[in-house]
Amino acid sequence: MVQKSETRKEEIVRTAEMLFKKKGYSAVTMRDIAQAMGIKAASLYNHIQSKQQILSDIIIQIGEQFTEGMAEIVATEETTSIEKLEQIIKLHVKITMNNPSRMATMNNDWMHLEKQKDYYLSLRRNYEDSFRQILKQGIEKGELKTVNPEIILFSILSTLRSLYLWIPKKEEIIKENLLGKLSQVLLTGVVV
Amino acid sequence: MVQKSETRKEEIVRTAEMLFKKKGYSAVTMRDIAQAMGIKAASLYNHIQSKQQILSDIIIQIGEQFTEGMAEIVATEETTSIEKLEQIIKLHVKITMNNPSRMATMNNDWMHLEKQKDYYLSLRRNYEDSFRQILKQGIEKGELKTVNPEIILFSILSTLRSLYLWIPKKEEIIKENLLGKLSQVLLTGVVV
DNA sequence: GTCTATACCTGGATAGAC
DNA sequence: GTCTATCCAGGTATAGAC
Repeated sequence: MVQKSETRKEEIVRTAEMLFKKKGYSAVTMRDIAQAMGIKAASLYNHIQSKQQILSDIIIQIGEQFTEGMAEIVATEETTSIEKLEQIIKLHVKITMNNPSRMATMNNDWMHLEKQKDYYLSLRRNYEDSFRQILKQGIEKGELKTVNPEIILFSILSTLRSLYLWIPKKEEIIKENLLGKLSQVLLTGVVV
Repeated sequence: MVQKSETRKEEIVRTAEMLFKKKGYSAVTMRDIAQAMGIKAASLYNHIQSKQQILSDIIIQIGEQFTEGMAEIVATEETTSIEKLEQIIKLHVKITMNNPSRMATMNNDWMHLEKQKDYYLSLRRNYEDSFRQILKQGIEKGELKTVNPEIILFSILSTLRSLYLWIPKKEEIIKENLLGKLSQVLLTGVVV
């Protein structure tokens, strides 16, 4: 399979997302992006339509990856709710390792979406609803503790959504089975 | 005890932090803050020196609350590491319930601090180091599982730092013992 | 595909009247 | 304490030459 080389547009988006991660969408200027690429701001507009389009491309692409991943997890038959939770953790670790800057941008700058904000929010709502369903089934089947599912959802999802802050800094841990350890801590706790 | 009425400066900071929570520091203008108070932007400058000073006031005040709280927890004698972790969770819940918007601003906009950024980062580093020490002692004493403390730190702190997103929306849960349930989920997990 | 030049707007902040 | 008026820096984006 031939590795298609990066287009100029992809390079712009990749540069932008690194800057967005560091300072946030609103604090990054088109001049910043251009300077980081060694060109002038006006030149960017030969490849992209607007700053807003860069943001939208980043967020929607990641959002749809989560939607697809969750659909597969939900569709898997004959798995316990615990196995499904492990699959969710795996999905977050995988996507975050491949796109830490995009994850940061999605988490922190979705509110600056204009035309695509409602679409993004619908993706997120559906994702969380699927997550809730898995938790409720786990509690019903006696696989999970009888705790308010909102608290479990909040707790696990907060940790998974923050992975982007942490994965780039902890290379050693990642090599030695991050996935297994994180699943252990999130699912079975830390107390002996 | 007489309740001191809110000064104009406090009103500005309170208004600003609500807007910062919603859109982030960089996307909020002095005109936005003024409009929310029913005055003109120029009038703000009779009470504050700059937009940056508002940000700095918000973040440093919360940062120092955490520093003081952690110092008390560390100084408490004859408590297990698990009790110390419960105290940390309690500290976060308490501060977040009292200042959800300030928590959002501290978490999301600290990188826009100018002169005070290094000071804030030192507060945060010391806080995390104290947290690590508690985890290490817990593992040594056999109270906590032998898991890499960085993973535990990351997991618990991610959840606690996201509380501001969630506490204002879940009033019912808070009334029925949020603290106990959150401690249970974070410390002993969700699997039966 | 990138440049210079520029239009147009909005940002933070100040001066001075009331 | 708030206003109007204003300064000036810097923002997104376009036009047109190379």
